[in-house]
Amino acid sequence: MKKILVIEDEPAMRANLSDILEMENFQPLLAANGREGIAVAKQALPDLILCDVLMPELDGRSVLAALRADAATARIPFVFLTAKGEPADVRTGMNLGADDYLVKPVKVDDLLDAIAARLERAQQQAGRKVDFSSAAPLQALGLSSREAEILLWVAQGKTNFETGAILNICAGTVKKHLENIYAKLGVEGRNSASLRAIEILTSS
Amino acid sequence: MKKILVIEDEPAMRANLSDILEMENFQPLLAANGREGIAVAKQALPDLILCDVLMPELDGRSVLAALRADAATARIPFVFLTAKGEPADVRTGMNLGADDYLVKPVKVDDLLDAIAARLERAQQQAGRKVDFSSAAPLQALGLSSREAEILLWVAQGKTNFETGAILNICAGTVKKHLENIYAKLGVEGRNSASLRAIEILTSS
DNA sequence: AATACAATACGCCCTTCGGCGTATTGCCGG
DNA sequence: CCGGCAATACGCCGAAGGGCGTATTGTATT
Repeated sequence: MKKILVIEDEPAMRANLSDILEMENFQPLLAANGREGIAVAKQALPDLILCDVLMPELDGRSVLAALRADAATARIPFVFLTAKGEPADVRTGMNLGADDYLVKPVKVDDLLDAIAARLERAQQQAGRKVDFSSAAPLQALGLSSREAEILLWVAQGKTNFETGAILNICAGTVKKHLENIYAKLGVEGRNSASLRAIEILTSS
Repeated sequence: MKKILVIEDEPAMRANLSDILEMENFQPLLAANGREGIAVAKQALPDLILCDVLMPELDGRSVLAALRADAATARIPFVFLTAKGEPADVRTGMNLGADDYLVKPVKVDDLLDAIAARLERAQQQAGRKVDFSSAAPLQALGLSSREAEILLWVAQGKTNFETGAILNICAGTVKKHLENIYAKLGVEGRNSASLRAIEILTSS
């Protein structure tokens, strides 16, 4: 069951949202202000966060900034809630890195659709694989294009000999390049180098 | 340099956006309709897509759906552009999985801020790391708990000896377990086994 | 023209890995 | 009580990896 954190200072609004979420088979987590919200988010790692902009203690923007600063919570979809009439905060909110922005009074359908869309989008972002289709990204590590190619294959578990066969060079040359690669990456051995490569290639 | 694909049928608007992007040191890619846009997106894999909603050939919603359906383009930040006055498509667009929605006439600053925010958010989503904190997920591969522990360390580039030191067993025993692990995973060598482990540990 | 660097290749030597065999201990279920 | 299995340990041997040195070629930069 998806956990959804609601950070909202008005008790009535909070209870209302909680009810709606529960009815849709979400597990609502509640926080009455920003500081509390951050604490709950870091501890419970919800699947999505609904957060009011105007709050005592810590406003929504600060909450967003705090959560984005922590790697554990940075990827959680974050949706702002705001009362109509406030200046065009929609753009401000989105520019801070929010994922959606709902204006109160929120229609129930709009709320649920927005939640569904954001959860689905997060799902897309999640199921990621390593992309071994191009060596180019590895050059960001300071490698020459040839070195990047070699690391690309080594990271896939190829031996020096196999890599040499693929690139039409001899195994010793692959080894020589690897020496340079290890030096440039500041690592020891192909395993560590592969880990670095995979980190880069996992962005795809 | 970040590539930004502009899918927009009005030539003047397109040229205008292109100029703005170029001025900000982005590399603009241009498409005059939806079908063209999809083709360019799949071929060039831009870092972000700006797409008008109303277009001949294929409207923005169809473009978004098509790109989201393809794994190669599904994660690219997608921003809708729409002329003011059209029904509240903002919500419709966002609910389809768009990442932002700008209403024309767009202020240059709003455009650039939105682009910056979406690129940064994509960056956050990208830099995903492998979670080596628990061996439990590896048991899903059919490994015993001890084998999972061993693979956990080997996947981090530890040698048999180092792994043995960590687990207080001798290197030979680690090797023996690895033989069983390789057999169970149907792989040859620690590199391939590590790849399998990382795949599992990355989904977390 | 001189210099620098990437890419290629070869050799020596030691360490680590991987496959195979063997063996002991302890626990769980029939 | 006994068979099966996980976990532990040791040894042998060939293959692969890694450190270090050397050398040639081509291209690009000065």
